[in-house]
Amino acid sequence: MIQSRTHTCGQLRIEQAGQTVTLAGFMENVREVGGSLAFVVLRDFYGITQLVVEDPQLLALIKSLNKESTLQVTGVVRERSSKNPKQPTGDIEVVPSQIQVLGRCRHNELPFEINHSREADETQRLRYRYLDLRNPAVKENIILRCNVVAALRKAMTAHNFLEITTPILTASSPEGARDYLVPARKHPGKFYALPQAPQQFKQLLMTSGFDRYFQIAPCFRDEDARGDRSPGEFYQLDMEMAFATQEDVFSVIEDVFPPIFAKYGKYNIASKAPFRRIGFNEAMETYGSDKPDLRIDLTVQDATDLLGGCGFGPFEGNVVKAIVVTDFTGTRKQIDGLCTEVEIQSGNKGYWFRYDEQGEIVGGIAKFIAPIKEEVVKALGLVPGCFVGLTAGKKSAAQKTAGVFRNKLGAFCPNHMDREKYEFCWIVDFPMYEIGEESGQLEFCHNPFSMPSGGLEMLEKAHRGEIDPLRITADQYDLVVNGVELSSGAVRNHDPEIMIRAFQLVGLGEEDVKAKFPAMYNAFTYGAPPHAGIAPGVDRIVMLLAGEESIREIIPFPMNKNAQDVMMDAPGPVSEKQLEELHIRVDLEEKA
RNA sequence: GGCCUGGUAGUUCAGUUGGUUAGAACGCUAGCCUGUCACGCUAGAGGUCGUGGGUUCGAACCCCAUCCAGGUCGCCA
Repeated sequence: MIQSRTHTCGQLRIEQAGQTVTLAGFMENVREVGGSLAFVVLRDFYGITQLVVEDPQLLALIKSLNKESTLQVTGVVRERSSKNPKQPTGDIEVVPSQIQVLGRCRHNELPFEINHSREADETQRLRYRYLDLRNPAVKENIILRCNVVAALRKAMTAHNFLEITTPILTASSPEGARDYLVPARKHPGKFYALPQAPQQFKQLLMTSGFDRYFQIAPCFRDEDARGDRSPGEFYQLDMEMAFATQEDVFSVIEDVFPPIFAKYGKYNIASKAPFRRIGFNEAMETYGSDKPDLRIDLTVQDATDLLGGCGFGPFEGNVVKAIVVTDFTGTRKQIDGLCTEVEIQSGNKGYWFRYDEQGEIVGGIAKFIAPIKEEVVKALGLVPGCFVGLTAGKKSAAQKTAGVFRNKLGAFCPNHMDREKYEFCWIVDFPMYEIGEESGQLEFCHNPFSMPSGGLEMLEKAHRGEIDPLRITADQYDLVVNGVELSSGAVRNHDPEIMIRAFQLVGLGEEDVKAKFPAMYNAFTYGAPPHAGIAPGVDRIVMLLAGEESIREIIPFPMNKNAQDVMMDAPGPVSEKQLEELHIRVDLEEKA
């Protein structure tokens, strides 16, 4: 049987030469040199150690094994005659006197090579995730995740937040994303739902008198995946503070995050407190996005008055946005490539011209710009060597397309983007209401839990028609890092009366509030503290810190894009008996 | 659900205008090699070219359908 290890595979140094040690690990590689000598690479969680097998019997044993078998080895540490400075244990090797096979690998061909698993087909990686994770480079991201979560817990605890767990089986919420439902055996025809977020529970904790709550909270939403969004489940650093303002939340986050980003991040520079605050409207106007990447120094200018009448068809009667890029060196082909990417991603065309080194308007839609050159140069502040990216459309389309263009230009021009840092900002003053695209009616813009800025007074003014409800903002904020939205948060609406008035503006009433959020509404009628919170996504934080493009790289056992676990084979069918107990009959419609 | 890209050996990929026996690297098997460390050298095994249909004397290649994967948009209060 297995004995205790005396050392790990990453531990031995020249100082241990002469000692007898016991190691255990995976047989990563065997290099046979001559008929009577083999070098074996033994790998465990901590590192690799070279074994030298000279004993004919042990050599025969090694040769009979497949790679990735697990071994326990006892032997003497010896100084290498040819050292390997690239390895921490490269000065020594272990000469085994005893080798015990702990777990034989029955496969002489693996689904992929362990050390190159990142290049393998993703389905294969996920199906054999336990092999994929043997790759130190893959494992490293999971270790990072553990360290970051531990650091977040430590920092939150140091700020006097209590970690409180909330139910996983709860009630379906009428707002938000699609729920995951769980049939209730004891209540035929009824369902639990997995929480989309512990939103209502944390607000109820505030109402219960807890002052500072946090949780590394599992959240479940049945929505399609994205590169930066895993399907089904994800984790948030969920937090809430009683008797707190927006400023109180900001100062906690500004204290907790930068040191963790600087310590664990791929880049070790992070914004210092206070983070920049950008109003929602300003963000859309200046960056064409509500999640601007502030590492890019380019901004969007309005050119509607300047170019709307220049004669270029697509600008006619539309809002026009311009992005001026100084010292631009891209080729015609590269510009076309950028415009194509803009169109693919935004669904709208990007246009351009250049103000070249000789001070001439050239390229793209130059024909329409040249006649009003002086005016354009002055208004946009052009200097020779400029590129000007242009977008047009209804206001929001022109803004968003410009935002995409800005990101592409930033990525293309190293002189306009300093990648190697974490740039935080707060987006504030979100509108409370919007006109729904489908309904054409006034709707909540984000969520009805937020406190309207100005409270009851502003709502009453809107009800009396003194102000446009579209101009009411909410005490709501987004935390953005490097163009990634890490989180939304808000000062919550803790006052039943304000809640009802807020709902009435969108044509709902007291009954709707009570029906949708019965527990919270009732709780608030017993005297609730004003409270505020936020819930940054842990997966996205780790992604940013690891510098990974895919969320799956930082999740131990991720599902694929179609919300399947191909390793465990979930979702899968269940037995008739299980369905019967749950009072469920499966009725699949024939595919048309 | 829409759009884009891809699917060829265990793995990663190449495959010209439609034309002989579909190639390479890594891995695997065997042999050689006494200091390797991405060990090296020699030989070998390994393929329903995602699936189904069509065009053609002839299809990995062209057409249609379909499945799968990744990206992207919708969606994600």
